[in-house]
Amino acid sequence: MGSRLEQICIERGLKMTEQRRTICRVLSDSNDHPDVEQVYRRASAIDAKISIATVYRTMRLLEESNVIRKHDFGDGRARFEEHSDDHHDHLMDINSGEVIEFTNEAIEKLQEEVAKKLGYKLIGHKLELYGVKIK
Amino acid sequence: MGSRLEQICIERGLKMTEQRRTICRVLSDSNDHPDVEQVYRRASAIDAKISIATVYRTMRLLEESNVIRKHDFGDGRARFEEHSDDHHDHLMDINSGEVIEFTNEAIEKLQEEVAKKLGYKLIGHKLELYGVKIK
DNA sequence: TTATATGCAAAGCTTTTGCGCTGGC
DNA sequence: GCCAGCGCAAAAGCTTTGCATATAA
Repeated sequence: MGSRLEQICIERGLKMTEQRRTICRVLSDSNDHPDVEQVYRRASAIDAKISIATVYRTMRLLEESNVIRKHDFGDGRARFEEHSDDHHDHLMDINSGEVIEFTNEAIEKLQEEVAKKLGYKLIGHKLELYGVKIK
Repeated sequence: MGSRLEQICIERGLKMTEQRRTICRVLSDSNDHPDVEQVYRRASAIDAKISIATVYRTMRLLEESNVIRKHDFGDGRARFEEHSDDHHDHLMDINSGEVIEFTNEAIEKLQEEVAKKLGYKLIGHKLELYGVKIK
């Protein structure tokens, strides 16, 4: 049967192909934040015939459909994760590179206030914290 | 006489060439967050012979020397500003690409609280807002 | 003088796209 | 059957780099 993400795609009314099903399965099975190359490699292990152009096109489709979320961690390529209902930001351990997800409603509210005060409607934001573990 | 940024470069012990002086002057005169292409065009107006490769190389040098700061606002190219002591974050107009600087103490405080709650000491952060102008 | 910087053009990397063919629905 | 999706390869956009020449210290 289909993966969790495949179900979401169907709910969103997306046309499902074998390649899209493969990519959804790969993403459902991933617990990290893979880039396109990694998704492509993992998908190739299931379907050796898949094209990287299809991976790019599908990642874009899934992102536009809010099935996945795209991140730019500054290393030159996009990285992705499943789109969860709760919005979360990231805290990076600058020693280990580990990424921790967190949510904070108060910060979100303040961001909107800041934007409004400057005459803008907030469309999106990027918040990354960098820290070291307290022993 | 030299530009403000040129003085800083000299203090940092950087070898100064005519091209680097030109780029420093351009950056000193810029109040926005230009990308390499813009710096190149502005520099070309002063020295038509300058190469974009030199601009790229110089921007990297200046960034590594903490003379300027590099930003990635997610539009695929790097943008730069003078490295100032006061910390500020950015709001980007997703229609015009214009970047507005702001500071917000309350958000900074909350970020520290979040990090602490997760067992981390906050070392740095990156906050970017994306919005559209309210008419 | 001599190492370093520059200019030019080529190449690298990620991502997108044109086009003819395949395959969902 | 038809239109959307796919694979392939070419190209686009930003950035880096190899090499011969020019220049700062």
